[in-house]
Amino acid sequence: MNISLTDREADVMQVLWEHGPSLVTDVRERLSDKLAYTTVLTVLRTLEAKGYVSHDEEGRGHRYFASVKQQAARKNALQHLTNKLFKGSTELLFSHLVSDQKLSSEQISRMRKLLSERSDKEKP
Amino acid sequence: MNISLTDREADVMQVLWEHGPSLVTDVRERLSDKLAYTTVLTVLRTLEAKGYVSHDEEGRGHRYFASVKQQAARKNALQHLTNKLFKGSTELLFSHLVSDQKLSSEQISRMRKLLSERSDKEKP
DNA sequence: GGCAATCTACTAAAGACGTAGTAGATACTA
DNA sequence: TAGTATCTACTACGTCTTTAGTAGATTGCC
Repeated sequence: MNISLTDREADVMQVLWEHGPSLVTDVRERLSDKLAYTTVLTVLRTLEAKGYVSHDEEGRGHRYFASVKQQAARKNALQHLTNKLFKGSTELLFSHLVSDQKLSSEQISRMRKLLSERSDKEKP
Repeated sequence: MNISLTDREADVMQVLWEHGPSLVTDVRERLSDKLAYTTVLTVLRTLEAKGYVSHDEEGRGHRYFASVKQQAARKNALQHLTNKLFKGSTELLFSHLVSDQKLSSEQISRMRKLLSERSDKEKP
């Protein structure tokens, strides 16, 4: 499934991923931008139409929950970005990350550790 | 400057970054999707309105060129993605890259090399 | 039971996106 | 010089995004 989120949709999905099934009010409160109740509802309904969230009935209201995994959304978004701006090369993106982003030496060593774990797995 | 490109705009910028100042026809030919001449022109004019490209007159036509650096656009886009889907954490994005993307062991070793060069620079 | 609060459903409207056509100017060609 | 090709400028239009209001149903309180 191809997951493509607009900015606002991503905000809302973030809340659902982080806090699990939520009522409209819950989502609304957790968004950093203050939006009208109905606005949040509209976004949720759009997401549902796209198949990224579902809901259960709860009393009078609906409890919405993500029906796609955060990991999948991240993967899609990264893939998309890689294709659009990094010629499809994960490595190119990576090297940009390393050379252009301000990274502390702690971050770098943690990243090195991650990589060495990974390559241990590759050739056991 | 905050650079934000739509998908199609990114396609066009890619051409300009890769091939330098170009006529509309040039850009058009290098795009993988075949669009009408006027469509390409429209995109270029939009980009110019946004301040991402400029043009010189050349004969009857215009020669368009990028006026923002590819690096800057990449940085912006990565930043944006990091904020929207990775809680603002470059490290989180990185770990996703390492664990979820299919990477060959060659890629991994090249990435390790990049990182060690970088950490050599950090603590000389 | 009646009034206020709270929900969803539906509608709206402005702006961005993506694509492209028409008009009018300019240059090339036979 | 008349016709054709090639450019830009302007306009258009359907779709998506973002935000939110109104209507109508339901529930809870007094």
